[in-house]
Amino acid sequence: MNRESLIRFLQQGGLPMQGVAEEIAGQFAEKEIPKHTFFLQAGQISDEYLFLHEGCLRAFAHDTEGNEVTTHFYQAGQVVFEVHSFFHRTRSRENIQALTDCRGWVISFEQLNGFFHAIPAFREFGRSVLVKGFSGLKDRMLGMITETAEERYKKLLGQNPQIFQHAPLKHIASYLGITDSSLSRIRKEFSQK
Amino acid sequence: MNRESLIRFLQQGGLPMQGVAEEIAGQFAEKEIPKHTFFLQAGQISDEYLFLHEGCLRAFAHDTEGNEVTTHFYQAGQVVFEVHSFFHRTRSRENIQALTDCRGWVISFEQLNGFFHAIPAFREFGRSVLVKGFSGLKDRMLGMITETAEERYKKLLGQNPQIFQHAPLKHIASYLGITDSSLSRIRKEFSQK
DNA sequence: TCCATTTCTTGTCATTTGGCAAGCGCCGGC
DNA sequence: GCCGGCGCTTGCCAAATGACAAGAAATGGA
Repeated sequence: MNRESLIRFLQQGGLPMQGVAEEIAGQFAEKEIPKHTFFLQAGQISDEYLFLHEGCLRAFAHDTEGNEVTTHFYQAGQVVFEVHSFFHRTRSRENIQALTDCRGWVISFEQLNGFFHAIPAFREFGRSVLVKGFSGLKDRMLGMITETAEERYKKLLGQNPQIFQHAPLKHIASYLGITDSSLSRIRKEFSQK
Repeated sequence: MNRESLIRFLQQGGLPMQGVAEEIAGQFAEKEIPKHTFFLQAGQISDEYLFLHEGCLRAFAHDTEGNEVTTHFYQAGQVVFEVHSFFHRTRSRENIQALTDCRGWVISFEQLNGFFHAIPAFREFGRSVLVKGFSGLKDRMLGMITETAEERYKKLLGQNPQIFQHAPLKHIASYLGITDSSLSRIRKEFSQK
């Protein structure tokens, strides 16, 4: 597996020098996550900062009645970890599970933190990842408030069509904040147009 | 205005030494925001990292039809800024407006970034602020999906009763993701129990 | 104080969404 | 090949919420 994608990702996030990006990329360990296995289970501490080279994953939590609620979909080119658990060393309430066979590279909290403190440009990178995740969620929340379920569905379909190839519709439904029945009806109306 | 609250906040966020916290706190400038005035307007770059000593503010954006949507309420003891605009130096799409007369201390991005790079413990503090904000929003999103409007209302009333003393109900309604009419009806049913 | 504006409530009705259950089709294990 | 479970759809009805408009109450400015 060629680390080009990881190096490019580090550079886009703000790492200026080719050499530094390559050096850091070299510290990541290869990781494979077979389809259906868990990258993170609720109760564990998220300690792997994963750059996903290939595949996709789903994060989910449980509501008070025990139903699964999909909180995020991860795709190739993104970083995968549970923010609170990873940085505050607390037990995760979320699970992260592979929807397909996944491959990528991981680094531990300790290693990552070491690089943050040692390399200023890498701090900017790490912060940028956090900030992008945060504001992505802000956008999603705004959509949840201002858009109809159908609009949210169309947007997801337009922006992340790959998800629909791998995740069952009930996962997508709970991510959109609706039931699988409602999603089915929305899809029906949508296809008739 | 006494900086005790700011110093204590910096320490709780991870700054170990009293002296360092005091030194950093000393670099903040006093700031007053009269009721109804804007701390940040859409189109500007958020460049003040505000520790709010007293008062409360509301952040809001506009949906595609031009309606205001409240995205956050800020209260004393919290930090106020728009994440993406502040760290990525982009124009803010959100407005932040004082609901009451506010007082606190501010520091610019450049100053803050300088301290981040100079003081390791302060980096941990800054990251902790980001992580808490992020996971607070994750919780809110989970509630938006799994809870009814009435449950979200009760929770907000229980956890942030101060908001109800200062924000008009329509602001609270859009924060909860419902119309002001629906909120009014929910309050009616709730008061009859 | 008076007026204009904003806030909040309420009524009516339409729309969206959910809960529940049944049924179909597909896939994997035996 | 058969069976069982899962994923998806659909029908029926109830509940939640929205849209719109009217009116009462509170607020703020001149």
